[in-house]
Amino acid sequence: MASQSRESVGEGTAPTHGDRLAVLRRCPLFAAWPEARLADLARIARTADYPRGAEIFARDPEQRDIFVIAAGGVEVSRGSAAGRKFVLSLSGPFEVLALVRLLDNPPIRFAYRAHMDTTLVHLPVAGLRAILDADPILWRDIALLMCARQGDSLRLLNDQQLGSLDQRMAWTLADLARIHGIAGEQGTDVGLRLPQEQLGAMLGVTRQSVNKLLRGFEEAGLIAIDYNRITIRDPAALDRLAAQRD
Amino acid sequence: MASQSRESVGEGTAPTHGDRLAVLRRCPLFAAWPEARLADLARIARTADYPRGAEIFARDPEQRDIFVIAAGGVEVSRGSAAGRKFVLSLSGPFEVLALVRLLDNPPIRFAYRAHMDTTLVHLPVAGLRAILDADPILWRDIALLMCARQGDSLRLLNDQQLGSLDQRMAWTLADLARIHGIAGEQGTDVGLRLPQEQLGAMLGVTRQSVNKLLRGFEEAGLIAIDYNRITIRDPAALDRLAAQRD
DNA sequence: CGCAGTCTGTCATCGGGCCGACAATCTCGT
DNA sequence: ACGAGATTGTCGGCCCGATGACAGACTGCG
Repeated sequence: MASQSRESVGEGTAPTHGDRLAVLRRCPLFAAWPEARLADLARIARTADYPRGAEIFARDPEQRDIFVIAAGGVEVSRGSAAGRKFVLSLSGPFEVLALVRLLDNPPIRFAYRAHMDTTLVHLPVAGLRAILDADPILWRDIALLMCARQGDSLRLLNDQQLGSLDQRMAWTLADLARIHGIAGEQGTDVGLRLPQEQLGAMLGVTRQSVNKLLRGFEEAGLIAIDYNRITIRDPAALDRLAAQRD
Repeated sequence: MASQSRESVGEGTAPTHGDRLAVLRRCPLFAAWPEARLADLARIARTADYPRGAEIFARDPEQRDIFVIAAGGVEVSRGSAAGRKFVLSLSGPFEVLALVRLLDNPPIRFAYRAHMDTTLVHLPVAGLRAILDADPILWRDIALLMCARQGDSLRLLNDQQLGSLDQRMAWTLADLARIHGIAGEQGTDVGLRLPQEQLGAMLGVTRQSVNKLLRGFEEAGLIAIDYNRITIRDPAALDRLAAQRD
């Protein structure tokens, strides 16, 4: 039930229509939607809980689902036969995931996995499309969001090609802190206890390289490391490093 | 005027409304749009010719343009201060480019350059948005196209991370042949005379690596190389190699 | 509280791809 | 047709990051 999370739904009881509505209302994507449409969405929505590590599937295997994170976090990744893994992103509350499934046959299929105990609101694609078609101006918000996502992907692609490892690391840390971070006394805690292995899977390098890199950052005073926990000590310097993407 | 291209517009005379309409009609994106909307589009559209190598800017610097390739080809790339370049794609006729500019502030700005003599149909963003808002179901096509593009980007990202260099090369060649290729006696000509340097910029490796790789492919009988010109001799084997992604 | 399993820290070795260099070849404009 | 500029073919040295290995530290479950 993800009850240790800052944002929890249902508080131990079965989630209600109102709970789902409350979650949807907080999504940037639906911010400008009229109440009636949000109610329609909540009507087709279904909530589901996932324990940490569980893989996320459509609730009904016959149809595709789009889903919204109500609480917790989701890892979007793709495995390889060679046992390697590429982590595309670690998403947090109120993000809408798997929008590419609006297409009948998406060109590539990523795996979604609960990165901690997580509650999701599932929206069946068929129902969502019906709502959109009934009030088609809403498609605009989808289109613009997809433009923004595309921009993000292109930036990532660009960084992978042109950026140095340091820069990508700096950028990734700043990004994680922005999504999951918790500001504290000594700086911003990145907020996730992620294994260096996982950081490596985001950057496309091995655990060992991540280790050396992080220690370098620590020595330079950019971050503090406490076993699994990374705290950003000098956000300005980190941003400066990341911004040298040329 | 791109008159040597297979698809040319205006045939040496100033392009007319009808010419622009003919181009738009052939874009997959606009395939299902009603005639009246296409006419609206053609009305706000402006045609421009670019000689090979020219950089593409908005016709009116005050506003952003989306554009459609009427004839020729466009390189989408991003340079780095270090003098390196990342080529995202080489697009061909009837592709719609720069859709990200529908956003007010796109997160990253790519450069567009005529890869050969090229004719473009420019669509000012403001006008396009007005047309879309007037008949909002059209936003759906934009949204779905952006989903598809996003899927393409994600696949590229995935390949960069998990694929070997051979695989990426095979995939890139097959892709280029699909867009620009010309079937011939001995196989499919990739259709572009692209320097190995440029191939390198798409794969994220140096010219020298591309060279060695291509010779390897040639020795294996996958392709034939005639200076600048690559012909695919064994498309099945190439696809097989590319499909071993992961 | 203790143990199993996970995660970190670190090293030596290895290899793929980068860098710099240079000659040979091809293309295109004049 | 010819010459300048672009492109290819190729080599040796070098460096970053991958690999495999192992000890130590931490966590969480029973």
